[in-house]
Amino acid sequence: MAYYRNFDTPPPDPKVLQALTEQQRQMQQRIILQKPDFELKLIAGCDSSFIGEDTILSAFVLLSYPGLEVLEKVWHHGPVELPYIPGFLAFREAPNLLKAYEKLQQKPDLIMVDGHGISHPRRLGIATHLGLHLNKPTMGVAKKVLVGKYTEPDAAKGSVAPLIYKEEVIANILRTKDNVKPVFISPGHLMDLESATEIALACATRYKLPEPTRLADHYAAVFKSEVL
DNA sequence: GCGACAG
DNA sequence: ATCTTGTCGC
Repeated sequence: MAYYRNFDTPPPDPKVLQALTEQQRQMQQRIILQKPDFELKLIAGCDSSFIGEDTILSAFVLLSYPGLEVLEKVWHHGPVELPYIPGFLAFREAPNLLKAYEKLQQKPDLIMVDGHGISHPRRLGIATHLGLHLNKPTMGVAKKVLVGKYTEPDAAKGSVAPLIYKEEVIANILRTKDNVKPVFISPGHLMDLESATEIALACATRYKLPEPTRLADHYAAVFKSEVL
């Protein structure tokens, strides 16, 4: 398990920024674009469910982007070693998620994880852990706050409000559906907050959860019932 | 000492 | 996460 963290891009010096080309500027602002050939064509979503006390079942769903057609769905289940402790979710769920990930025939360009990315006491949420392990862009989509203060965004779909922790914006609270509780979007690894927010909204169809996460959640439940 | 606390 | 009934609103 990795203990490093990825640092979100610091605000560039406006004076230097102005001397850069448009591409150099984007590279400074968006880590996701540092890889010149990066294109988001395949996006994955993952989620875990539990069978009894000590068995975890994780599911990965692979979707096309921006079409959001389901291309693959895989799962893996095994024993769970640790209890749930806020702030240490990755140690409980990441090992099994990684085993499920290996079963994907095709690998995604980006992974959407249920839980937080850098919006974590040590900037090491489960989405960040997975990104570090796989050296792949990841982002977190959480249903509840872990740390930080915020005010709710407007009631209309697309509204955003910042989640602040120690003077820093660590996530965006995004309304993915009119009059429904918003979700917490944060970068996990190799990407920035703005890109994560845009992608989450682009994946929000008619439900609260963005499609990758919603479908992973759905299939995790389906596979679980098949195992029982 | 008293809350808050991803899944 | 999981256990669970009815209920409010589009």
